[in-house]
Amino acid sequence: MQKNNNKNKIFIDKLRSSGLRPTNQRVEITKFLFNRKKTLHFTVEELKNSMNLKRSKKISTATFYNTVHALKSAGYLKEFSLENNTSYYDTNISSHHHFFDNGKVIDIKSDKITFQKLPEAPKGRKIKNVEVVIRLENNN
Amino acid sequence: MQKNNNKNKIFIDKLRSSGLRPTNQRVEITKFLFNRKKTLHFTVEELKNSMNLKRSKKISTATFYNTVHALKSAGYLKEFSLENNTSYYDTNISSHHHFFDNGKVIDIKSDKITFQKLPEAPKGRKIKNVEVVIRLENNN
DNA sequence: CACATACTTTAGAATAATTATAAAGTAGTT
DNA sequence: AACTACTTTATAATTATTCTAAAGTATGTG
Ligand SMILES: [Mn+2]
Ligand SMILES: [Mn+2]
Ligand SMILES: [Zn+2]
Ligand SMILES: [Zn+2]
Repeated sequence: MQKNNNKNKIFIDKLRSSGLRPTNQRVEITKFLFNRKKTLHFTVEELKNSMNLKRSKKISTATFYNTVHALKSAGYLKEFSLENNTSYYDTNISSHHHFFDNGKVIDIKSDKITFQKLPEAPKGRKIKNVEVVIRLENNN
Repeated sequence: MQKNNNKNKIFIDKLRSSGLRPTNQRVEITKFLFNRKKTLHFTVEELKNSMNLKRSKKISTATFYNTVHALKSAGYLKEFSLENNTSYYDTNISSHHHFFDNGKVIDIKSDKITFQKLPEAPKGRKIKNVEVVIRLENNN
């Protein structure tokens, strides 16, 4: 049924390994998210709006949420938060850092920041990861 | 009218300098937040529930939100986010770092972390602050 | 102290992000 | 082609938050 030729194999594989059948809607969402050079930082509403704007037949809200959640659970997306009450997702799943610049989010590669001193984990715990947010403001 | 003797002066002052009249509800909220040794990290819902649980006459939701927002605008509270979609507030307004331990938030004093290498701000911007989150997990 | 007035409290409605429901449609299998 | 489990979707429900407007109160003035 799917006209999903081998050029979509990489996206189909992401979906299958997330436990999802590669339906047209899901392949398009996955392609939109991962078929790009630069990291994408997005909310589900933003994703829905930017994809549906160009479409005559809209993909439903629930499908966007379901697909994003499954990709996140499978480890293909990372969730983070700004200081408003919406979830953001990051297509860069490696441990890395961010500039927060008036609502804009910019990646900082992990090796651009190194530590001289770091505290130890409390007893019974260990460090999972260390992530830095550098908040920016206008110059003068 | 207020039975607010001088033992509440410090809280009344915080409210006044936040542009708020020191009503009984506001003084109690402010006292609850700042009359303690250790930093408090909280959501408005948590604050409301823990204060109202012990009260016969409940303080309304809107009053909690208004008071917290005013204290935040005046710089007496800092806002931050976890990976769910609610705003958290921090009574520690200094620039500092955190452990995130399964939903629990623990302060790390600023001087416990120092950097060896940090990126520069993009052109036209400058660094407002640098904050680190150390995510923890169970030991083995 | 007595009033006036601007500010406050509150219940309840409204909004925004997200999750749940269940009926109609489709993918993968045989 | 037919079966069945999984999906899509419209719509309802939920949660956190903000708004509204009516009733109540803090504070300055006489
Ligand atoms: Mn929410
Ligand atoms: Mn919200
Ligand atoms: Zn990123
Ligand atoms: Zn803190």
